[in-house]
Amino acid sequence: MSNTQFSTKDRILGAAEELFAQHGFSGTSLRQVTSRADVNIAAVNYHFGSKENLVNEVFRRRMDEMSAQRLALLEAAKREHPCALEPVLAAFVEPALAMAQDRHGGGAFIRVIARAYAEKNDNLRKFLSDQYGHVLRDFAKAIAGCVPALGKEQLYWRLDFLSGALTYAMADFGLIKRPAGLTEAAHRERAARELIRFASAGLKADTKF
Amino acid sequence: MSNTQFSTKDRILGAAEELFAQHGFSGTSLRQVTSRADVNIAAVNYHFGSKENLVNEVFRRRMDEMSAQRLALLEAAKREHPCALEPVLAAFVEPALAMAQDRHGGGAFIRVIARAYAEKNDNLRKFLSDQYGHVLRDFAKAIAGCVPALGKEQLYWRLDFLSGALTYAMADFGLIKRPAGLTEAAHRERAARELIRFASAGLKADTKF
DNA sequence: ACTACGATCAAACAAGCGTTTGATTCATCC
DNA sequence: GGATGAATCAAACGCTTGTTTGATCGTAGT
Repeated sequence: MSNTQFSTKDRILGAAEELFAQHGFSGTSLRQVTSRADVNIAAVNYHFGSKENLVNEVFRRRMDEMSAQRLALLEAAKREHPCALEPVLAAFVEPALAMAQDRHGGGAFIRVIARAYAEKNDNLRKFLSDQYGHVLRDFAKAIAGCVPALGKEQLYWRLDFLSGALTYAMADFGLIKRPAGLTEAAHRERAARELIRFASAGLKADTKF
Repeated sequence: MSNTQFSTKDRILGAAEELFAQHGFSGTSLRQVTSRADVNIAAVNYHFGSKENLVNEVFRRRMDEMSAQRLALLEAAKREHPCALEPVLAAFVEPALAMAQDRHGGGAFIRVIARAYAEKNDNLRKFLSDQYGHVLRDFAKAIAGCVPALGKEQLYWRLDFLSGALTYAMADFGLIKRPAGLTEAAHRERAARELIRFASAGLKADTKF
């Protein structure tokens, strides 16, 4: 029996993603995962080899798509609005937003990303840096083109601040609780608009002290 | 024998703080903690009752001092530079910075804070909100006074972005790696200056869309 | 019909977990 | 100097962890 619409592998990835978002990587046991996925405990090691590799695959499934979207939007922004900062920021922020709104558990993934930063899991960080570091570098270049006064070091600092604000806000960590009258989609969209405005001003701030 | 300069309790708190920063709460075992603290495994439950309560106490030890510093600097800023935004932001950022520089492991604590947000541990979040929520509210009021055009909702969004950027940057999560020629203190100070500048511009950004 | 093979299963593995126990040490007070 | 009680200790508690095993199922190929 079992769900024929999604493969065992996919159900494990989905269950893992949700649980990792809720309880973190080390806070989630494989038995919780396999129980939610309605799958035998041995299936994880059969399909993924180890828990650690399962974590990587949870990332790969979403990040590949998100990175591709980001880079596509970045190219479009550079082509259609050369030297405009906000479209570049939108290209960075909106795929994360879209992912968060996506049914099929994308919302959980945003929180998983936030966890990844906190975990300081060297193995995972190396994996992410190896696989997706070029995306960040492309954005850094594009932003540097829009704000020429920004030195390299200052640019990196401000990109860090943007990343922190994005993860933090998208993961619902802060003060902001979604008003009852607002759909989650509208709430996320509001967040993206506010963040782009905030970050745009921050990136353009004076560079001299 | 054992270290007479610090009590068993203090050594447990210090070891726990460092390990929580490195491996997270559920990723750190009490045996790791007691082994690093050079203390018997039973000491944790004797002095703190449970692992969960140990987590709370790790926070209380630092947060009480940091909150007091923040509020004192905030009062001074309001008194000496009324309606100036950057001193208010400095009052928020610099105690975190000072804590991070402090020998006696304060640097680890900043990373522990970042973890706390990611963990979404409801018990811990309630503890933090109950104990230290008023500090954030005071800063919200002060910032609102400096940037009157900001609506309440926008203010909260931007405060969330600030908190995210602060935690993220202070915890060394991002791209920025400290240059070898710079002391850690100088590096942190640079971070604080950059962040204040970035956030100040972001908070003052246009409020209309 | 038989084989071959990937997928799934219950069961067990050793290791590690948070916590508890009961004895022991050691300074303090009468 | 004997009693008191907090602090520390080795050892064990029952339970969960990630992983492995070997049997079994179901489907494809010949």
